[in-house]
Amino acid sequence: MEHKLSIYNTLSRKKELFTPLHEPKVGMYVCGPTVYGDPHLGHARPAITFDILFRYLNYLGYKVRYVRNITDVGHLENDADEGEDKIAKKARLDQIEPMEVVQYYVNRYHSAMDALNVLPPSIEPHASGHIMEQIEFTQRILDAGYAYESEGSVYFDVVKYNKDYKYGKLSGRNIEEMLETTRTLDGQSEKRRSVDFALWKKASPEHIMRWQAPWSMGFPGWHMECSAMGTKYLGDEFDIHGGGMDLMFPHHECEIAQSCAALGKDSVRYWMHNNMITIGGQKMGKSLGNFITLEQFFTGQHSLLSKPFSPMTIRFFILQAHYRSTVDFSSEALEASEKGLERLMEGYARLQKLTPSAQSTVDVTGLKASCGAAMNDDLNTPIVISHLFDALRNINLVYDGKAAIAEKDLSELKEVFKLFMIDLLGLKDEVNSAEGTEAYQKAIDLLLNIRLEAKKNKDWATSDRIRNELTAMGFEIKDTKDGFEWRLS
RNA sequence: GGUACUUUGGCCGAGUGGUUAGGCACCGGUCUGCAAAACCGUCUACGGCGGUUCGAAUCCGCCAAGUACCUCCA
Repeated sequence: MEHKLSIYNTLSRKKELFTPLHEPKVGMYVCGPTVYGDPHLGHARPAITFDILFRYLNYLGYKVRYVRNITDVGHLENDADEGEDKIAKKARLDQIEPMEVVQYYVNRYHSAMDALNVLPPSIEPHASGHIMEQIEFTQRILDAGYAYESEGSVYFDVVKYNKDYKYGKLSGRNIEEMLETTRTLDGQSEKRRSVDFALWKKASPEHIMRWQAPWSMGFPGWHMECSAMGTKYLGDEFDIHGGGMDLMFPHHECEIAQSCAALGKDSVRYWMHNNMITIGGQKMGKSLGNFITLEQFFTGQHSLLSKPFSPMTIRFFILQAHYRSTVDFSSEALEASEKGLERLMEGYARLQKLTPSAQSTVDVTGLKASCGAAMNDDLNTPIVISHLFDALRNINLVYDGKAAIAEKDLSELKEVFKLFMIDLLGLKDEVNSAEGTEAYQKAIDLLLNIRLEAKKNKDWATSDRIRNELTAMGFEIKDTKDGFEWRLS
């Protein structure tokens, strides 16, 4: 595959040229949601980030298998080994089956992702559907000697592992320091050391989500699902593993440890992490209670939102920042994105209507290459967008008759917009001017033609009345040099 | 306390050792019957203090402020 895509590898802390293990195949695993609550803005970030990567790799010609899991078991609250299972708790509170909770929120997640134009992954495995694989993976770690059984639970022996491998290489953590800084255990714990983590947990009597394993009736630890499912579908070694930065430790660190312990090597070649979305400079998160759900964005039903924001506005907003930067949410910033996107989309529609001239007075050379270079530079979507805005100016100039464009340049512009804006950034036009029936559209045209006549007769009262009342109904009326344009905004 | 990161113009946000990022807002202009849209122009910044350099916002050091992770979080 001929390309120069570089991606930032968290493991090496630098950008690396991407080369897949088994060209032309690419295996990519991304941590999906724990389905016990409505998807919020934070969930949109990794979904969109890795959607861009998925689309781009496909465009480059790779055959990508994209696995994004659904965590529906084993994710505990509070201390990683003590709290109640998040799904089970929600089920208990709502007095429904855990799988009802799971299904409900999976559905909600899917419809939100669909609205955001996030392509579905190739495989979306549920942790609860891969208990056997997780038991087997745990057994392999036990067999390798890096785990121990205690009271029916199985724990990963971090200290022993650290002697043979290095624990903490992803997050840059030092295990000696961790052992010093963590408080001593109260003596009743089943764990030998506080840094050890659960691979399998024995279920307490009231714990409803449980399966039979050699060690006990219980459930898998949170980190186990990704190791088990990732390697099941992508092989013992695969190309890319992504997720939010907040998962780097302990989740991804533990995954690395599990894989190395069981397989003798790290499964993942490129670790990629998207940064957080902040609100007032603080991370937007479930635990802080300052998150805004995607549905609230779409409906505008939240005290921090001045108005509803469409899914594409959210997507564009996220893409206007680089995925490794934090992005600070505010209603004001979203409004700015909304306007910019609207202009870009309108330009795209105008582009389709331009007529070529014999020669160009605008310069569009290198546009495609610039956009491609930006994508290759660790998916620099803000730069791609800035190039699109530069091109937009040319489109508008031609549209206004202030510049001319040759056939060749016009088709390049069309190709670039289609490729980068629509196919790769995944932006789509949400304004549906073709809305309604033909008769309805003709009726609006009729009204505006009457206005046009009124204008010719300098009957400003009639002209303004039609325009103002249509505007009040939510139509957007634009005069052009020889007519008008309208749309329902 | 430990580790890491961040600090860019009114706001959001890229980026590079020397060249206008881009968007939004504002202001002025062109266009328009008036608007809207569009175009042109204006504003043109890089936390503070030192250092390296012909030249640093970009590299180094110190300081300040903030954030994240070290518990569950995308």
